[in-house]
Amino acid sequence: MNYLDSLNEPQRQAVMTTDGPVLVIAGAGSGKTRVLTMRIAYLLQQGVKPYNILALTFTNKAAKEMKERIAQIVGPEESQQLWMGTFHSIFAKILRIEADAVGLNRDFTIYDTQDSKNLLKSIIKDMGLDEKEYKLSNVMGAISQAKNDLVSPSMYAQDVNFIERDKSARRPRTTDIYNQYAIRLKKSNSVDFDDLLFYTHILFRDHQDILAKYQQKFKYVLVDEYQDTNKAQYVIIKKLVEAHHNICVVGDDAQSIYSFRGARIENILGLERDYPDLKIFKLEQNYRSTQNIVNAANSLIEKNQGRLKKTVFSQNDEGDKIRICSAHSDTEEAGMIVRDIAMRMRNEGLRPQDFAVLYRTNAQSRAFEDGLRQGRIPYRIYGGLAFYQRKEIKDLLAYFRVAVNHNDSESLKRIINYPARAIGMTTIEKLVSAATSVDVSLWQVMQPGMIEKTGLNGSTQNKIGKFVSMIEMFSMQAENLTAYEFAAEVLSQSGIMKELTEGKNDAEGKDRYDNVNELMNSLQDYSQERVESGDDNHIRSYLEEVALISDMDQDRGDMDQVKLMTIHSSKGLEFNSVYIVGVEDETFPGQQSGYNPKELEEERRLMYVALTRAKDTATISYCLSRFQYGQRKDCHPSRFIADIDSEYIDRPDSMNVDRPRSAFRMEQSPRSSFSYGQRTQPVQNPYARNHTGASSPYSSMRQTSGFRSGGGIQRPPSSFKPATKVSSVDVPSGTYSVGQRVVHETFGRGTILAIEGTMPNTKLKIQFDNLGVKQLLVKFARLRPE
DNA sequence: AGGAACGTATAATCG
DNA sequence: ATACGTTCCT
Repeated sequence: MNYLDSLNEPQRQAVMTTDGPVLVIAGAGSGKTRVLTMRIAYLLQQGVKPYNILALTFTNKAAKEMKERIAQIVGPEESQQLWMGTFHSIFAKILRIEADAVGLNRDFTIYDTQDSKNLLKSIIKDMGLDEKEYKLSNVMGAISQAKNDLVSPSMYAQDVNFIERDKSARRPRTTDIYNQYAIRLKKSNSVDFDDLLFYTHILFRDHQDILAKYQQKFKYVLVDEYQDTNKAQYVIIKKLVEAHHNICVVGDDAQSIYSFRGARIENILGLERDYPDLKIFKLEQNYRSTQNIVNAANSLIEKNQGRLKKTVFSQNDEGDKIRICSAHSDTEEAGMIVRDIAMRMRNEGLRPQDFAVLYRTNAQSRAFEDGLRQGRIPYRIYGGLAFYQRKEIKDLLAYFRVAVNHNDSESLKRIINYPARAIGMTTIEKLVSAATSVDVSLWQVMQPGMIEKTGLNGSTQNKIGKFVSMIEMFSMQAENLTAYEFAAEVLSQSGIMKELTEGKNDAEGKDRYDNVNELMNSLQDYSQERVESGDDNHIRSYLEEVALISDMDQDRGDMDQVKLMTIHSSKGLEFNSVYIVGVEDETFPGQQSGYNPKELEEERRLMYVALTRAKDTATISYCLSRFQYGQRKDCHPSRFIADIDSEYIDRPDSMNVDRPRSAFRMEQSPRSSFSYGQRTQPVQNPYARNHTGASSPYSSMRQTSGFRSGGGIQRPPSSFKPATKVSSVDVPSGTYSVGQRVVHETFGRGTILAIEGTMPNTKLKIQFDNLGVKQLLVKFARLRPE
C-alpha cells in the first residue's frame, strides 16, 4: 500500500476516509485525479467489490483515464468490473436493463442534438408555427432546461412561471411543443441526452424496488467535477446514496464554467446542508504551475463573491511573471504570438506541443490558424464538427440504428431515400402524416396491411416494400454478424458504397469516402477488441458506445503541435506555455455577460481556468481593434487584467503596440506561395489507429475527432500530408489470389481462402492463423503481403 | 435531383 | 465576413 506514501496529508485523508459523506475541494492542479483513482484502488484493497462502486465522471475521457490508472494498481480484471463512466453512459446502461419500467423498449435509440433538432423542427412545422418566432435554439433550450430541472411536460404546462415566460417571449406554444416532442420520442422508442437523466430520475422515483436494488448495489458512490452537475444529476445521486451515505464528491467551485447549460454551483456550495456529517478535505497544493501563476490566479479569483474558502499554493519555482501584451489588431495579435512561439522554440528548445493558444470563442481561432500556417508551425484546432456529426457518418449510423430499432423515425427518414431510390419528399410527407394520424411509428405505417391505406400509388408502395425488406434483412444480420461484418454488409447492400465510389470525385467526395473508410476501420478495431475481451461485438453495442462519445474524449496530447482551443475545452488539460488571447472587454467577458454579476463571476472563473492551465508561463494578450461580424470595432483591455495583482505581471516592451512594427514583422517564408492544401481535413474517429504505424489496435484511441490540422515545419511541402489524415486506400485491390499469405494490422497473419464480389466491393475470405475465418472488404482491410 | 441564389445568425458545450 | 440552411430554379 506504499502508493499512499506519495500523497500529501489532505490527499491521503481524502483517499482513506472511505465511509460517510466526503467533499473534496480540489484546487486546480492539485492531484484530483490521483486522489480519485487511489481512493478507488484503496476501496478495492479494503475488500470492496468493484461492482459495488459507482464512479461518475464528466467526460468519457476522464473515465477512461481513471480506469487505466486503476488497472495499473489493482489489475484490469478488477477495474473492468467497476461501474465507472459518465452520468449519461451509466444511466443509459441502467435504463437498458430497466427499460420496461419506464415504458421503453431495451433497444431504444439515443438521439443526439442534431436528431433532436430535426425532430423539433418537424414538430414546429407540423403545428403550423412560425419558425422565426419559435427558433429552434430557443425551444430546444427551454425543453432541455426543463428536463435538467426535472420538469415534465405536464408540470411545465401547469407552471405559471414557464407559461408566463414563454408568453412574454412570444412563444406561448412551447409547452405544446415540449409535450409533442416527448410523445414523438416515445413513439420512436428513442430518448435524447437529457432523457437519460430524466428517465433515470423517473425510474428511481416511481419504483422503490428498483431504487432499492441500486442503492444496495452501489455501496460507494464517487462523483467527479461535482460543480458541473445539474439538478437532475444532483437528485439522482442523492437518492442513490440515501441508504448508506457513502458519497464522495470532488470538485472545485472556482472552476465551475457550465452554468449556461444547467450546472448548479450550489450543488457543491450547499452540500453540507444535505449531509451535516460531511467531511471536507481541501487539496490546496498545486503541483502544476509556478508560484507566480498560482498567485496571479488567486488574486484574480478573489474578486469573486460566494466562494468556498481555500488557498491554493505552489512550492514549484517562482517562475516568470505573467506577460501581458497588446496588438493593434487581431491579425497582429496572432502574428505577435506566432513569432513569440517561434522565438521560444528556437531559444528555449521548446516544442510545438509545449504551447497552447486559448480563446473565448471559436471564431477567434482563425487569425492564429493563419499565422501558424504561415509560420510553418504545426498546430491543431479543436472544436469543429465532430466526426460522428458528419453527414456521411450519420447516414451510415442511421442504417445501423434502424436495423436495431425500426421505430427510430429520425434515422429512418435519413435513409429512406439515401442512396436515392425514388422515394421523394412527397412520399415521406404522406407517410409521416399517415403515421401521425393513426398514431403509429413511421416504420409501422410502411408495413403490409398499413401501407395500402396511405393512398400512395402502387409503384411507390412497391419501392417502400423493397426498402422494408432490405431493413428486415439488415435486422437479421445485425443479430448474426459482428459489428464490422454487419457494417460492410450494409455498405454494399444499401448502395452507399456505390454512391461513394461512383459519385462525386471532387475533394469533398474524397473526404466523405475517407470518413466512411475511417468509420470502417474503427468498426474493425472495435469488433476485434471486443472479440478479444469477450464482450458483445454486435452493432447494437457499438451504437451504444458511439451515441455517447464526443470530441472531448480523445487524447489531445499525443501530437507535437501547438494546440488551439476555447478555454472551455481546455478544462482539465495542462500546457507548458499558455497564451490567453483576445482578453478584451466585450470579448472576454463577452458583452452578453457584462451587466450580470452572476455571469461576470462565471467569466472570471473561466479566466481562472485559463490561467491555471499553464505550467511554466502564461501570456495574456489583447488588441485595440478586431473584426467582428463583418466590421472592425475598437477594443479595450478586459477588466480581468486589472483583477490580477500587478506584482505578478510583466509588460515586456517587445510585445506591445507602441513598439515599431518592424521589430516583429512576420518572418516571410521563402516558400510562401506554397499551398497547404484544404483547410478542412476529414476528421478521424477515436477508434482509429495511429497513422504513424502504431500496431496497437482499438486500444490505441489516439486521434481526435472534430479538429482541423495543418502546418508542418518538419515535412517538405511536396509530400505534405496532414498529420491527422489516414491514408485511405493504399493497397491496390486487384492483387490478391487464393492461397496468398497476407498480414492484417489487427487480425494478424492469414491465408486467403476465397475472393468474392467485384471491385470496388471485392471481399476476401481469410483464414487467420489465430482468429479463424473472416470476411473483409479489400477496400477497408488494409492488408499487405506477408 | 442538383446547384445557384438568397437569407440569416453570429458564446461557451459535457453527453 | 462568412458559414450554414433553405428555397427556388433548371
